Amino acid sequence: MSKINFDMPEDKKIFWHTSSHILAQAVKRLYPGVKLAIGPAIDNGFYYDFDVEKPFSREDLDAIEKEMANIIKENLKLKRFVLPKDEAIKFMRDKNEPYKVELIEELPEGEEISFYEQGYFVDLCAGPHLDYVSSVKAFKLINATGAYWKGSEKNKMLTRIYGVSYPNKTMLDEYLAMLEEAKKRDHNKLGRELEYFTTVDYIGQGLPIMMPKGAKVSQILQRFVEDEEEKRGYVLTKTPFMAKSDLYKISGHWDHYRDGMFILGDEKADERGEEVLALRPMTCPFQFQVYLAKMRSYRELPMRFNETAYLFRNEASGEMHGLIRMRQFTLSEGHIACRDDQLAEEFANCVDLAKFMLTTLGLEEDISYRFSKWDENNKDKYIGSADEWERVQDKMRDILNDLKIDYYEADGEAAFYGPKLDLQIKNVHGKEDTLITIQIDFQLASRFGMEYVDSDGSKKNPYVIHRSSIGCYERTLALLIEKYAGAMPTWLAPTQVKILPIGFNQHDYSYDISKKMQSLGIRVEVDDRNEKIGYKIREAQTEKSPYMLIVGDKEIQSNTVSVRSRKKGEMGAVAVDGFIKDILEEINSKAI
RNA sequence: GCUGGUGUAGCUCAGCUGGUAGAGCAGCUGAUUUGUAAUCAGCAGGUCGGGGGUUCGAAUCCGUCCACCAGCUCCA
Repeated sequence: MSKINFDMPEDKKIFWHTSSHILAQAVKRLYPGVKLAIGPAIDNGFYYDFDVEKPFSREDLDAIEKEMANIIKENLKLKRFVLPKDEAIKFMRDKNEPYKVELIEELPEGEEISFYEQGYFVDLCAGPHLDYVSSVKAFKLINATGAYWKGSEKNKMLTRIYGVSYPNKTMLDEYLAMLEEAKKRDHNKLGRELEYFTTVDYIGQGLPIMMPKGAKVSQILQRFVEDEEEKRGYVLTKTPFMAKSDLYKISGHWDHYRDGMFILGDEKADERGEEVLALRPMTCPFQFQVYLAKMRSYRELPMRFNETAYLFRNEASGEMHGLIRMRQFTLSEGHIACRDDQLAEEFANCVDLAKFMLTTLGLEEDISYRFSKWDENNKDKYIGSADEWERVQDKMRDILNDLKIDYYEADGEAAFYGPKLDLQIKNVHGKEDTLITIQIDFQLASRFGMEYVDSDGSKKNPYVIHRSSIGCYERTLALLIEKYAGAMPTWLAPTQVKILPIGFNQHDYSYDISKKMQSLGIRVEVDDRNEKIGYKIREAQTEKSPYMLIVGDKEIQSNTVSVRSRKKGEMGAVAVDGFIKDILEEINSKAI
């Protein structure tokens, strides 16, 4: 592998994987007692996990970088050799590498185990690799963090070093500059700077305060979602934020989700048979009560319920993150009860609604589709039998295939009551989260006794689709801030037009225009401070207003405004009425 | 929850081995009325994340709690 084409993902992987070997070799040279775990290439670089007494500091990383540079200068050749399994185990045992021994022991019997050698350093590895370490011309160790052995919190925490490398320094510098740019778009920084939200240490983790701009965008989205859902045959519900433990026992949450719930008062009271209330982590069991309020006929189905739901989940302390993970959040939540023969169409409708939302927001190209299945090796986490799970998963796969959705399958990602289609999105740092989810539930209807009388007079349980149309408003807002670097599309912008009078002779006229616009539903602000016009423009640009209107005497005389558009640049003198007409059109069309 | 890092004015940051807290921007007041990326002057603003401890004396040293960041685990 001597020629590397960095545009090819496979080649890039080989390059980074070799880099991880260089990293491991450097660490072993400087810290011989360190035990090696694993060191793969990832989407944007590589890492290596080490078992080390004291985690690496930034200074340690700097020293390791120096040693890596030495190794590269030595221009070592990577040589592959193989051993039978028992010899491979002995080989690594002699080298005192227990993690490698464990990895080899898990490989199938009779297989030859491959190793790669560079100088005096040997690592268990399937390869392939670069021929020479000297191909790695530029690299950087990003940081050192903790990571559990084999990704299980039951195992020991190792120290992971992340790094990137490139065939030349220019590419590395470009990548590092891109990381810096990404940081500037980070909603958790930009969202605070632009006053979308804030947090307060004595309010607590995962409980952000939505400031006027964040609350406004949230409200626009909510109105948009609720209106669209109404057009698509949903009916609205409004259900309590809390319920007795009795409800959660029926739904299964008490057994399967209790750690994630806020239980009010003394949890032990439940064991004594006394009443205990808990905040809702989901709306399902509440919304089901609407269905259960009377006997249902097959003719009533499908029933589509939606609700803008405030939910409370007691996330572990290290898991909160800006507007992405919170302890209280707002979900566009809904449940559809339908018959077996309606399932495919209703599911398709949910996908269509989600796609419509994403397209309107301009996020559809950033989405990947994950078919989240149960984990058959971990049955305790789920309710229902293996047969039922397989049957419903097959059904869902058929639906996804019919819809020609380009999805990938993931084991162990299902809800405890059924499989999901998760619409995944990556944030500005490349970290993936679920934005929207559509789930088929074949368990809770029978648990709650939801039935309908079919045409033949028999009673049946409906399927329930749990779905979101735009996801969690806060999370969606976070991704919008990152997508647009704070410069929201006009229809979503908290301030759509900023009016900048050049002096106070123009204040009256500016306020005349702003009142007119305001009365038509345009979000407008007048900057009437006694500052130079250039200064006001700079401020308005910092705030990322879509439109700026500069008002001077010329404009008053000609009944125009000088318009500067974020998208179109300088637009010159424009008639006020014409501008209002155009911006209303832009808002109504939800142009991105 | 776990590993590591961070916490000084609204923001960005100085503050060396413990000895009376500082700058720029933002804010306020006054002057300026301005034509496309920073007008001038003045004023005010801080329990140095919280509460402990060590010390004659703590932003600085030590533990503890809280919050924020990166990652792991978990998840919408």
